[in-house]
Amino acid sequence: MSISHSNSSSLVFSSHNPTSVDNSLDLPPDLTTASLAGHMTHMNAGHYGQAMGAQGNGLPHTADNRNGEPAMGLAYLPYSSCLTSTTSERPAQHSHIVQQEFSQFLLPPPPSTLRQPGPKRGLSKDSVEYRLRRERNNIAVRKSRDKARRRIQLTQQRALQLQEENHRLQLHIEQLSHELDTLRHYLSQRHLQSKVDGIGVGENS
Amino acid sequence: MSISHSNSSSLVFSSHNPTSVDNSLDLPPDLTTASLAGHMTHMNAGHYGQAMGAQGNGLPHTADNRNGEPAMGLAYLPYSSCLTSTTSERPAQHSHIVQQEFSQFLLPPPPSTLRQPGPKRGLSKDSVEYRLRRERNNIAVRKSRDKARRRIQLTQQRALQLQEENHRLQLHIEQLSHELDTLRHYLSQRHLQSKVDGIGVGENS
DNA sequence: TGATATTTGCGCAATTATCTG
DNA sequence: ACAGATAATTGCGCAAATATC
Repeated sequence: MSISHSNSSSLVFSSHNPTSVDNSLDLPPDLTTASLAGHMTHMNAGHYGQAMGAQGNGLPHTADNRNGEPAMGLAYLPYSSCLTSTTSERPAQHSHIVQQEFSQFLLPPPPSTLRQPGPKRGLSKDSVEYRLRRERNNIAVRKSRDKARRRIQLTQQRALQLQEENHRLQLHIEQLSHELDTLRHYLSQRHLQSKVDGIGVGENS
Repeated sequence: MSISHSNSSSLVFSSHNPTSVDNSLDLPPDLTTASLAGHMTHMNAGHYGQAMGAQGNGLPHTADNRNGEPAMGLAYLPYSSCLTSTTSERPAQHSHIVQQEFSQFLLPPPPSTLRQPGPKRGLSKDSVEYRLRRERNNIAVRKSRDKARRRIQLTQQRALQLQEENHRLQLHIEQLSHELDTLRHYLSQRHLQSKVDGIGVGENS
């Protein structure tokens, strides 16, 4: 594995350009409960149980059966463990693997339609351009994950606060209910009393 | 470059052994709000702004200033982009990088205390043993992440439910308060009335 | 004690969302 | 309005740290 990714040591890319330091802190778009249903359009390496029916094509074939319920114990079977050797440039880590995988059984690997070992098809792995892109993305990823962490933490805190608030409100309700009971009881007693004491004492009814 | 990580094509590792299919669904250990404070003992590549003060030693030096507030715009500066070339086996992806990095400024790299390029110090990268471990870990990682996703979703749902419940309780409180006000008003009126009507009618004060 | 499982941060690549000219 | 560029998200695998057994 090894990630090439060879140092490019201390090439700091000090430029970086904060790119509109939003940093948000914007409250989560979650709360909609639908946040899980979205985001699964990767196709990336959507072969989970390494068996995975047909569809050797390049369909996006969303939903990599990883979301939702993982079938409660049947999932999490190994599924990678067969990767192309990719001695040249390593075209893509996940995609195409499916093709490769089934080409063993179905197709003779289409010799040249894709995968040109030369510095074509995007960026050469060690170009400065590539490293710049990677570095920027790495920064963005860290930022995004921090944001997600903060969001999760906020949600948890909110849940805790709501729970406490809930408790307080319930106590309040109990207290009010008790007061009401007392007053009502008192009134009913007075009502009886007034009846016992006789009629007109100005008790309007 | 190039993944090495060579396929080990179709070596399915069908064993896998579900290892006590817990799958949990256990409610989160979160809710403790402290979940963020923990987990930062990596030392991994804890140099974020690629500048990062002294401490070139091997201290765990927890807290990679990524948690908490990212300083609102100063963080997320590139910080990797200086990795060891690791032409041999690549001993570790992140750790030791710190050492490398500061060895440039502080220490001559201790020549042999660690990092034996030979097939020592752990497993060779293409051993079956290694692949087995990796595969198991990959499965575990997917499982763990699914669990985390479910947990987050549950927390969000819980927050929503609590909010609704909260609203209901507040309405209830308003209603009870109103009833109490009415009754009290009624009683005070009666009190005045009884005073106007004459003296004691048994109004115990 | 060591082996295994779980959790975590990281970088990569693909996808999606936003800008920008 | 549209295409290219850039940022933001997401799933993945890796390795290290930690938790469990």
